[in-house]
Amino acid sequence: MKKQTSAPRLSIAEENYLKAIYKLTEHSERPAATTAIAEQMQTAAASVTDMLKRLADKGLIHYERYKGVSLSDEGLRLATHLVRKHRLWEVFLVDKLGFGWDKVHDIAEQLEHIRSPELVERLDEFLGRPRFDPHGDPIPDAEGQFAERQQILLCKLTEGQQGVIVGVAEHAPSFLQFLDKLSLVLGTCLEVVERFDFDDSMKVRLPDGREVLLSSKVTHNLFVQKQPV
Amino acid sequence: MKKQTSAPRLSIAEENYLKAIYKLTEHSERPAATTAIAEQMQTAAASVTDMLKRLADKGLIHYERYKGVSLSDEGLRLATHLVRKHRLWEVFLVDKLGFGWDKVHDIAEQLEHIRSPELVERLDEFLGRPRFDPHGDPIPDAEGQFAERQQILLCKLTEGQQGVIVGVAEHAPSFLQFLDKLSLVLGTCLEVVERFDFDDSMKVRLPDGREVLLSSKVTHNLFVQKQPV
DNA sequence: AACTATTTTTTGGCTTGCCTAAAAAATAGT
DNA sequence: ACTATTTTTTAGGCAAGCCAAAAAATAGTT
Ligand SMILES: [Mn+2]
Ligand SMILES: [Mn+2]
Ligand SMILES: [Mn+2]
Ligand SMILES: [Mn+2]
Repeated sequence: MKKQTSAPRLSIAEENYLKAIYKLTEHSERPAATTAIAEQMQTAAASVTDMLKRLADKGLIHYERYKGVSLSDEGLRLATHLVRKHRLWEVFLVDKLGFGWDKVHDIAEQLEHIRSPELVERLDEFLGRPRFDPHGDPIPDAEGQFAERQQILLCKLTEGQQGVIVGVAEHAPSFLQFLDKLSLVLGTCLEVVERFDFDDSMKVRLPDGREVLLSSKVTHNLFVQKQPV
Repeated sequence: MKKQTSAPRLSIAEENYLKAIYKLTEHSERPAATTAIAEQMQTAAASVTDMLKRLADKGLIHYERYKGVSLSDEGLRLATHLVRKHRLWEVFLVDKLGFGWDKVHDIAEQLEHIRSPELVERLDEFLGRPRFDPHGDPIPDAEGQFAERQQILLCKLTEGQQGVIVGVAEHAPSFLQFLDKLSLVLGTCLEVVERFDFDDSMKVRLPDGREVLLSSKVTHNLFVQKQPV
């Protein structure tokens, strides 16, 4: 029941489940819970159990009743490729078509399911083999390898330290639009003027001299690269 | 049963049926036959009847049992939009990603189903608002209007007349690859040296001076623009 | 008009993917 | 150790799409 004769292409639904499981297990050792997947996919838990059985039969996940689920090697490979396609398309939409970084996610959710190895390769080349997407997330290469980068959350910087914004941990359009309003776009250099530990907020100075107060929510969702002062 | 409260998005399957019906009725007055649609879609006739009932319920086609089917105004609008997207993506694949014109159809078949009005508009602009796709087929504008062009089949040219290749009636990759081999690409100017009416073949002279014999099958599937001599 | 061949629809059934409601299992609290 | 709560699975059902086989309609022929 586990071995596959050949590799039947996955449906869009199956691909979306794989990506959901990937996201949930990406930064943790523990398997993904049915409820968490249901939440991520906006479906009923019963639908998730249904699908988990199918994915397990296809050898894409490790699944034991009541024990949660994790990706198999093959499942991880497929999920990584989906992430690659998603992020490459996001680069295309922003760099080539001029979309705002807050507008591209839903379209990339569709484009990531386009099936054509040659298309991905040519797109990658057309875009100049980008290593990070418009949100600063790394784009795995054709072998599934992610670029490494020295980055920390803004909230980890101490007073006087400088950092360059290289990514966002939160992708909600409202958050991205808020950052746009403050000109806190990728590549922006900022210096921590003062930290207010009682509520985790901080005042930072921007390149134009402006000083702004950033809430805890903001400082915990901005990735920066520490700059030597 | 005909009036729609709102416009529920179509499934990919429904879109493909609409496009098949569009293709079959595009150049004829008569409605499309169930068998013809089944042939076009590579499905069983029973599946077609199933879908026709659904499309009729949604007001996208005019359907009467045993009488064939044609697109409603709304169906035509949607089908035209699909054609627009398909051809724009083909331009993207050839012009921007460097695909051969014989490789793009299947990928465009997938891309045409991506749903985002803004994407289509931006893509159109990015491509320079092309009016014809890589096969010489006209790309309808946002209002569904096709560009008109003075074009005839190569087989209609008489001896001594010159024409510029502007399109192909047949899209089979094998035909396109054959044309590539002979350098009969869009924009190529050719002169009819001699016609052989007994088998409808003709000898033509190419810009490089080469003279080639073209079979009936070829001359009936190449669109040219007649050139003043 | 009657018969035949072809086309189309109907019927019944399959898979995928989703749902709700209910049962069962795991977990947390006392 | 027992109970209450949460999590997960099971059961039963539904819509979309697909199919093969049977039945009905149409078209062609004599
Ligand atoms: Mn995204
Ligand atoms: Mn992203
Ligand atoms: Mn095409
Ligand atoms: Mn084309």
